Amino acid sequence: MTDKQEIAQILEEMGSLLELKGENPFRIRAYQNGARALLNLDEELSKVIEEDRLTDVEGIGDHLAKSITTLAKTGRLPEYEKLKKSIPPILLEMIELQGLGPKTAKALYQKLKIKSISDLKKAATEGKIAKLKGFGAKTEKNILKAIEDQKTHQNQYLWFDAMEIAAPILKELKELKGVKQAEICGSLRRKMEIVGDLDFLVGSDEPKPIMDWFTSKKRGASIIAKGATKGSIRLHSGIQADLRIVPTDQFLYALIYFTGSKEHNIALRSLSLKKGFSLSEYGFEAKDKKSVMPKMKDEKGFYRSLSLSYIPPELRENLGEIEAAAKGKIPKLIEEGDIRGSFHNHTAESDGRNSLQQMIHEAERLKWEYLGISDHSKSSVQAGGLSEEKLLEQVEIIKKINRAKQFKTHVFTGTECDILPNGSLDYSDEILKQLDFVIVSIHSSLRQDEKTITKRIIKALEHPLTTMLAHLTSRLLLKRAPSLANINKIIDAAIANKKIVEINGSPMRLDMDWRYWRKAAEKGLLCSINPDAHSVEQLQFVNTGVNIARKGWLTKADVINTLPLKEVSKFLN
DNA sequence: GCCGTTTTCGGCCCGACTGTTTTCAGTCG
Repeated sequence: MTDKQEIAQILEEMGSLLELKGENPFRIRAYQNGARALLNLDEELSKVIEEDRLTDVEGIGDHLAKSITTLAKTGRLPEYEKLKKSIPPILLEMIELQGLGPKTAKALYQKLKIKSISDLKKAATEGKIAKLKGFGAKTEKNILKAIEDQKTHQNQYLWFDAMEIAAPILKELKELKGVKQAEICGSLRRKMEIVGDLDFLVGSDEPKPIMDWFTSKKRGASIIAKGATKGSIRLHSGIQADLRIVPTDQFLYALIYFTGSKEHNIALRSLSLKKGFSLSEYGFEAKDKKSVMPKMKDEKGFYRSLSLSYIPPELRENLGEIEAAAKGKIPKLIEEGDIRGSFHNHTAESDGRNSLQQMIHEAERLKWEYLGISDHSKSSVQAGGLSEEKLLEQVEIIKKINRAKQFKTHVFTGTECDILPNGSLDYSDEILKQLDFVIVSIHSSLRQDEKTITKRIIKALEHPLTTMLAHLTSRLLLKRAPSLANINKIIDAAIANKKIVEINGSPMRLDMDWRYWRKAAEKGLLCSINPDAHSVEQLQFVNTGVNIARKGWLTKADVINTLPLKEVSKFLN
């Protein structure tokens, strides 16, 4: 078992099992931290194990290193199996329910002999739970609600979808009377590709009407919690939204605190403790009377007070940003305005919705200097892949449009050429030669084993006419798992062959994953941020791609489509 | 179970809300 995710999941589960046993909470957290450390590992696990470097990873000590190694080598872990046997499986299921923790789950199991979620539902429906000591009618009702909620909501949402829901709420919040400051926080602000809920923070000295507005009937499908300064609702779309209201003079600290990540905050707190201050969501508190914290007015000032350069929200994952900021080495991240065009866009000739002209027109409106057209190749029958004749016809049309200077935006001719199962390309060299650029990608035989699919992609990267690789793993977030392709080997092959790797900006792809980019770019990998647009509206997906590039520490210099037209043309020749 | 400029033992974040209590335990973020 070399899949990090599988092993991390087992460690995570061990944490939950220990929690049900009533273990030391810090031991539980050690397992959770270990699982997270494993997920964030940007190297191949088997390599780290082979070189005996697991304990170098922060959060993994001797014990966890041994457990991970055993799991990787044998696929089993006796300690885990023993632990699992000692806990009835229903307890694990129960703590997945909102509002139900280990103590409650155990009590229900012991007193009512609950063996399944349907037992639990039955007991609640029959009013048996309310009769237990320490329980009441409300708890019973909440349990039934939690069972329903779990069925209907997966509690995971694409960043783009969540933002579309959050943005108008933020706008309304800002317009409310008494709201001095308002901001989106949490993983949404950190631009994580998947978020679990929406976090809003408001600075105000009269919270009551704001909380009333937030929790009003028309807004939420249901109210999860409502206090004076903290409230949670479930929106009609199923996503949970939290609001926290703080006094205006505490807004800055709360903004830092609720933006997170949790791990980033813990690192900040321990750093400030070293400087003699205890940090919380309400501010700094001097341990001795002598220390005086400098006044600060914004996040830049906040980080400066800890002798750190400013850390943009996207980087706040405790993956090296604190160390970098201490040395003044936070890079100037790429911005939306740096983008001057894009490749990988489709027209109605294959599976796009809009015509070539409509696409160029929109690119012109966006003030792009260039637009690459890359319809599917002939093997992608399901996507209306172009025959050789059709493709060459399109090339002629584009050339004519360019010559006539019909648009201010220059159009590059290209293709999204299938990498066939054996690694060869879907068009002959003779055809590919006539294009300005060639994107290669996989759309079939996605479930090949690691060796085969990695070799297949590398072969395509070695093809002299290949320009860039699109959606490296073919993953569809929340829908389809990534292929088994070995990402690090592909990064190395792309660098060796001077090929570009795409960040696919489609909100459900965002592939290659941001966790690999920092190191890959350091090694010299060049990126293209592409919208993979299938309609004029989707050209804006390039911005979702920029978000991910920022999370991957990329600068303007790492991204090919920040170059002006002249230089890009030179690069493609 | 992890970690170490308070360093191999003893810390490890803590405040808000809910529901059931009548002063607080459990859950969550």
